[in-house]
Amino acid sequence: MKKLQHLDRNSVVPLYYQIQQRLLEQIQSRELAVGQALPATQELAATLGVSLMTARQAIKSLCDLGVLYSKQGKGTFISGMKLEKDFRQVLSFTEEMKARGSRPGSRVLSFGIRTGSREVLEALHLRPGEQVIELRRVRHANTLPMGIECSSLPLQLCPDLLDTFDPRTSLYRVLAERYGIDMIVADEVAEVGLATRVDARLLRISDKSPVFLFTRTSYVQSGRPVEYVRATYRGDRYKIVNRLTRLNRALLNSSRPM
Amino acid sequence: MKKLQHLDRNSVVPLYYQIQQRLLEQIQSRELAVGQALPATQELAATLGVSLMTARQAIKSLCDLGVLYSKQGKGTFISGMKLEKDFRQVLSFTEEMKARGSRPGSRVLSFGIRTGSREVLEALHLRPGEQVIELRRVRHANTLPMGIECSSLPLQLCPDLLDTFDPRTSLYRVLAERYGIDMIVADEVAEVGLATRVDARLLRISDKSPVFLFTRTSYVQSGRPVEYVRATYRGDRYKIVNRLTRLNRALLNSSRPM
DNA sequence: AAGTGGTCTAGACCACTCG
DNA sequence: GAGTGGTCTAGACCACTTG
Repeated sequence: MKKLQHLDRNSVVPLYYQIQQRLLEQIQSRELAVGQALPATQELAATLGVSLMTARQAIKSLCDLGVLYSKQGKGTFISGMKLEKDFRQVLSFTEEMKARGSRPGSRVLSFGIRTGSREVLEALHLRPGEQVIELRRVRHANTLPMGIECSSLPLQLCPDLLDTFDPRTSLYRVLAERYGIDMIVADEVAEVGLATRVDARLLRISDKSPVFLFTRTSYVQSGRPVEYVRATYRGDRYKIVNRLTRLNRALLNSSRPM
Repeated sequence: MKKLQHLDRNSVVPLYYQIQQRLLEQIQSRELAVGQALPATQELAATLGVSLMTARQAIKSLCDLGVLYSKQGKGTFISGMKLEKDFRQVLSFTEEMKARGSRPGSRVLSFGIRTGSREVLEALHLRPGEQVIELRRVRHANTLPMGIECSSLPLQLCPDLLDTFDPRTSLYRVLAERYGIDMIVADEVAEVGLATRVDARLLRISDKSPVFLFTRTSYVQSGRPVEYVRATYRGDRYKIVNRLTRLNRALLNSSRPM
């Protein structure tokens, strides 16, 4: 049995968030088992000394995460869904490799300003002739080449990036810290192909090896695109791990909440 | 200007959902433009004649969808994020092909009961020796072969599926309608490879063409795995379209809501 | 009928942003 | 200081499930 700590009502941390975290701890420590029913929302609220709505808010957020699920009239239950952190997200290469337990590295091929190609301009919603900052790198994991990436960013977005950014460090960190640019969503297209001679040499694989071909556009919260990436990744050392969900019901036709 | 319909307080449709749908329509019809600020929550609530919490609930749900975003002290704004329906979700092949505008079809290679391999049993959380229903199909889009899929389901979950299911129809629909099984989340691993001779013949591609190799495990709400799929898809006619998000902050370390 | 989650109210106070 | 979103309350009523 665990002694319940009281909630801190003077904290800047919202009550519902404290409750959410406490439940999460209890679930992750197996104190609450998979399939088990949570106390009724009213009981939980009474125990914690908070309002019903506040307790519901905490539960709702965990339902959205897939940790819990509620059935009207029955109760709220612990889901057996794994909540791993290694599903594909908007991550910098640096973050992704660390999450996979590898040591990231890069070799810069080129870094400069150029006029965007039609493909790049379209993806970034720029006008014809506008300039972009282009950064081409070979990405390494534990000193082995993993892929080739070519990032393009609107020049107007970060006009002095060329001076302030050391291209061997994390681009995403500089964008976030210096320019306040947080990419929170990205659209990615993955295709398969065969390595070209140039790519094969850079990746140290044999000619015509199967590779992943990525195009990725990243957006900030307002929906404005801020980065367009074309990448080629080794097929023998890279895989895509995805969590797919059934959503979007809100959008079309006559669906209603359950 | 559009005449605002009143909310229907006698409807079984929740008020917040009516509000959400109305906002969504106004956004999709460009009546509310990208970047524009929504009326203040209080104003919106007053206009609609609902409580503040109710209006907030509608706005919150649209923020979660990425349609809106709120900044404390500033306002709530229309995001330019596209809300397309063709991002990768938990979809049956049938649904996916229709969403892509193709006519789906299948050719059944085999359909029967067998003892699960170690790989299948592990994915489905079954005990050694347990039996599964296995369905192998060639998937077509507009009569052209797209991929080969091998689905395995726990026999205990749908013991009479072999009798009740016509393997040329939609597996997902039968599972949902007859057994109440709704797969709402799936974990998928995608790799690249070269087509084997057998697969190449079935897919009508040349030997050693690059292909996608998928393994996918689908789960119901409780977190119980109910389907394991191994699939090989043509690299020249298939691509993965993904929307990645930056989430999971709730899980680790000291993060807090913004 | 009792117990559950889902929706809703009419307020309150706080934190943040901007002029 | 005025306006905004974020949190919270103490109730109410409803819909659904189970015995």
